[in-house]
Amino acid sequence: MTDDGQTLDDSALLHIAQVAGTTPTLAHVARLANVSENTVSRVIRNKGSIAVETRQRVNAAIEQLGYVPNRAAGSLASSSSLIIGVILPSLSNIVFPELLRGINAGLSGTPYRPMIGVTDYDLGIEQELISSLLAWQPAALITTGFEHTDQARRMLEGSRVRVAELMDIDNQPIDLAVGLSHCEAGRAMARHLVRRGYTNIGYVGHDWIADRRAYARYQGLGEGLAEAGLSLVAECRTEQPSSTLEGRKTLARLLAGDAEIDAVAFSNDDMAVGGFMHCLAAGIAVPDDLALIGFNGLEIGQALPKPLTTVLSNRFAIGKAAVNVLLEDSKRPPETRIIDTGFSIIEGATA
Amino acid sequence: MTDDGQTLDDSALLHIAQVAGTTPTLAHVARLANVSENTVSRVIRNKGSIAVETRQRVNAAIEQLGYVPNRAAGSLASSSSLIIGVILPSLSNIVFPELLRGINAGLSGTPYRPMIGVTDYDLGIEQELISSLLAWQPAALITTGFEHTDQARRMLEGSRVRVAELMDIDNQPIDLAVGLSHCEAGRAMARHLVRRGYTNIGYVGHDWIADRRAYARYQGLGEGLAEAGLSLVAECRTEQPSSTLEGRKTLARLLAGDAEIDAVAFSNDDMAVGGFMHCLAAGIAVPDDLALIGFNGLEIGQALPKPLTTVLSNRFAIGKAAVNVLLEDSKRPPETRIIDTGFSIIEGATA
DNA sequence: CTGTTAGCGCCTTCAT
DNA sequence: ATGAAGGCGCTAACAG
Repeated sequence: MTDDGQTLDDSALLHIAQVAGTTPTLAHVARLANVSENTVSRVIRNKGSIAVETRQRVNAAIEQLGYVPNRAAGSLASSSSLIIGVILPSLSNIVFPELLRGINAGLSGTPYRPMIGVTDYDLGIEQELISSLLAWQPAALITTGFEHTDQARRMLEGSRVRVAELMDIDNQPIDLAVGLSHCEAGRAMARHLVRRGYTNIGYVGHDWIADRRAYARYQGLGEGLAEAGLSLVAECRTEQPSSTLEGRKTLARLLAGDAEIDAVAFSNDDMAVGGFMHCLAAGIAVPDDLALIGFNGLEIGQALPKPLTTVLSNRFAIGKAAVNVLLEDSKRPPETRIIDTGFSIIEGATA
Repeated sequence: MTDDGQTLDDSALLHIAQVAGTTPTLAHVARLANVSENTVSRVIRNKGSIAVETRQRVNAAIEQLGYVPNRAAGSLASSSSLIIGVILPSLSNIVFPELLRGINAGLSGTPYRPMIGVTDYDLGIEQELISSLLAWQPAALITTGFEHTDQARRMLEGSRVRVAELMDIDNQPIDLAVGLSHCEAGRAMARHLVRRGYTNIGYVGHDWIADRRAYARYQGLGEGLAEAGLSLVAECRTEQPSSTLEGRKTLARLLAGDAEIDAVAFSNDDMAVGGFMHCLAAGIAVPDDLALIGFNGLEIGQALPKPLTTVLSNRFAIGKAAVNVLLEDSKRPPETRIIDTGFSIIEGATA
């Protein structure tokens, strides 16, 4: 392709690379900037000290070629990738997208990208996802809760990647836990109702088997009531995942019983909003005939004709805090760490 | 480490690998199974024909070692990864997690994993994300809408990865579009209201600049009304993203005007549910005093005391269909393809 | 501050 | 049906 038929020189190679649509590599940048590949690599990763002039030349070359580093090559060479594995139980429940939003916010502006997996609350699937994500040698793995299969736990402990277990802090984490005490949150719900003078308290819940945190809150609720010498006068649970529709139906079932009830604690806001809808449809005055309290502090609860009384669990903050801590140190520190993002009662108008 | 001090043999190496916690590689599997690495690779990828007996031996070795392929190495060698890049405008609006849920469902059972990015409706950020995701040489890139910066479009067209543009089908895609005609959906909303006998129709909307599809529906709505010789008698829009709270406030603003209104079309269900809340709080009878129609078919709309009349946009199906098509063929086909997942009116009780 | 030398673990191509 | 050789693009030592 050269005019004189001699061996291709560098600029010719470059030219060909561009014309052929071959993605430029470090080597191309290095040639253009007249430095070694290594130096280009250092500039890109901001490692070691580089002469200002050199850095400029390299950056100019990168710009000119539109060079984008090949992440697979980088990962292979360094045996660690810019991937953050994120394992969520579900995407149907809005709290997990919000957690993901926090994670994503913590990652924005960094070269790290989240790679996700969804377990559908199945620990066996979680285990497979852990294995499949570890195959990418991620910088960190984020999951929820402390329940894992034995093998999953071994994989997590054995790998050198950082591990964050989110949402809950009522147990000892492998590496890092970020969340709130659901047991305490349940107690706080009980105390709030007691403080407001309610004594005949019922419970409406969803699937505990999948959602251990909902169960922890239920237990805390019982303990909080016990502090005041009270206990639940009635309870009703669906086997389904939480949803507005299930909340509506399940409250109806609870009220169909013969217990005298003046307040209901719900397993979460989805269920509570559904409960509110039932009250609207059935002509039950809230909170005069029946008080309602939820958990999570979802936006929809605050948009009801009467804002829902609930407990704010800061999902976004949990995700973001986790990422911030994980990125602080790429190696797992000698001691585990627990970050309590807390909760707060939202004093709505329904309890 | 050997008893007799001789050179380490294969099984000793294997032993060391396991004890040292060194992750086993293809080479380890190959030695154990007494075949070449190549053969192991073929077995794993199910490529070429392999003697049954060999395959068994290899699989046994894989099992025994707990071998997990290094994805970075695979990606580098094949210059293509098992990553599906997914770029979403937002995670706050439930429709995008639902889209992601569909994508994830389509990916489950395959070795592909989604790597995500969120643009916040910013085309500049989308461009950066495209570049950053292409650096992983993904098998495909999924994004929403047809609006991209020129450079983003060039990157997408130039790369050989498959590209899906979701949600909308009112334009020509780069490779594949999956979604519905939002213009048609708007028309359908208008026709529904007209059929129901409403003639004084108002509109409540949110940020069109970010949400082009909402604008398309608005236009379709106008066209649908025009077919019946009608036009909007009033409209009110927030500059904010859609939300229940904004829907509530914006309907209040619309009704504060002096137009006679008997039905309101909302830009989506979030806004419509908020509108419903306003009606509840303000004592407006729905649909007798005021009819409401939304768009999306969210669960929350169906849990209202009166189920919301709305248009179902099947986000889950869109995501899943897109993945199915993308995985059918790893190379971009010569012609572009458009898949219409359609929509349907949900005949609720509010219009 | 910069360059040289070896791989990282796998897949592709070509043999056989 | 299987093996051998080479290289993907980058980073990690080590020099200097």
